[in-house]
Amino acid sequence: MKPSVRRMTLAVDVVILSPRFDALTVLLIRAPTGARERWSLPWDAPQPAEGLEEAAARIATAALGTAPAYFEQIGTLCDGRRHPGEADVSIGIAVLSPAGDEVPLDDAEWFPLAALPALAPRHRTIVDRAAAVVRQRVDQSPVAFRLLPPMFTLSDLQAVYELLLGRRLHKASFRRALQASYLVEPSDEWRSEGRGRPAQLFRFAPKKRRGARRGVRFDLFTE
Amino acid sequence: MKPSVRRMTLAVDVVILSPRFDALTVLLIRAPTGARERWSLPWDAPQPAEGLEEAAARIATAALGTAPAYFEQIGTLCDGRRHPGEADVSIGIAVLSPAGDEVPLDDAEWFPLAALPALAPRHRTIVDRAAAVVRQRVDQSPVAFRLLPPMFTLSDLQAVYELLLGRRLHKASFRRALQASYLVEPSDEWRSEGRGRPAQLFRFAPKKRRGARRGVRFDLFTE
DNA sequence: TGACATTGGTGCCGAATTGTTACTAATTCG
DNA sequence: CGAATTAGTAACAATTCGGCACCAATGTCA
Repeated sequence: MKPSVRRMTLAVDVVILSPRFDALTVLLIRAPTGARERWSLPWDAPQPAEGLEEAAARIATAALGTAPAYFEQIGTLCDGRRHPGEADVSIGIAVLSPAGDEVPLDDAEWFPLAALPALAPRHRTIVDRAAAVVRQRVDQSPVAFRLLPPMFTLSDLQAVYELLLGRRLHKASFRRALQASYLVEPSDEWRSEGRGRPAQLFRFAPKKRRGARRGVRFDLFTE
Repeated sequence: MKPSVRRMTLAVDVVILSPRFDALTVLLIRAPTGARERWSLPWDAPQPAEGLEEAAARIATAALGTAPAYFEQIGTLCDGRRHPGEADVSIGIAVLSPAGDEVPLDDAEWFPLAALPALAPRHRTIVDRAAAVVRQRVDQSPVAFRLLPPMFTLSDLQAVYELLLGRRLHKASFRRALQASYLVEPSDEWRSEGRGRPAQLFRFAPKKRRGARRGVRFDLFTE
């Protein structure tokens, strides 16, 4: 039996994540009146001859006002769950947006992951998977740096890690590990945040790969 | 501007991986005469009301002869590369098949990753991504155990890890880490492999999660 | 002006983990 | 029997880790 392709309706659903209000938040857009839920993820169908990342960039830019810098596929869904546009298949893409004070567009709003409004079931699944995927990649990929502006303090960086990991970290251990990794380089600028000693600003600047071959880790399994 | 779905042709492309001949191998099927390449990944369009994992299971079973036990999505492609069925969008799914001596079906053959025949460009990309994803997940997920039969020796397990990681491991360190993880339980069976001391057989039996909270790791970044 | 609260940053020590070497154990082959 | 081969472990040195204590630089406020 020869395989053959089949026409199905397709949507790209984008989960824009950003650390705001001391929480990991996702950008939702107000749904058109008449929709079953008042909010939804930004989404659209890919245009002809448009790659998935291009589509995600276009959709994210429309919701965010600025072009995002980092994408990650978080899985494709084709289950029975309802999609706002009744798409057969949803391609979920996470976009990491640096913390900042840009206000989102009129129809968009940041919601902490722990306080989401009602969403179409498939969108709810996609948000959950996005958070899980990003959290899982924390120590395999510099996702935390994509959630920060180009210049940041080490306390900022540690705060993002604590958000993603959901637990407190020890300052000295965190910095020692970071130091050993050669991932950041200090700038000669300092930021005074009101009270307390000013903090030095760093930038993400991964140096040459250090052949850090560690042993096998059985203790990081998540399933 | 209200988003809307769009009809596109869709294919599920399955990368069946198994350790054979001391290498990581992938199962390819003979392409119908007239195709531009002689081999291709097993693929088909998802049937109506069929989930992606169901489709992958159906496709893998048709090529493998037996139902596989473990799936992992490895990404969705929608670039310009050519697909054997000219699908607009390809959903890549990896299937891990335990080492064993089943012979594949008539039209299928195992190829080491390092010695693949010519494939349609998109299939080539999918195979590469599957290998990369599986290798990346090695120490976050028990993928190695899915490449082994239910009962295995610790040397078998170490050999799979060495295949996936592409480097030799130290026996004592490997076993110590495994011991500490409570992932395997010994059976009372032993296997004699010809020469040398017989090895005890173990089975994958993850115990209760031990709250092993390790520090942040900056040294596992792969990008 | 000077104590104090607050935040940034580092030194150090004991405990745990890791890489490695070397050893013992059980089997086949000759 | 002894050599070869594979399985499994003990033990040690070096490194890493978590935690604590401490110092540094700034704003606040009496």
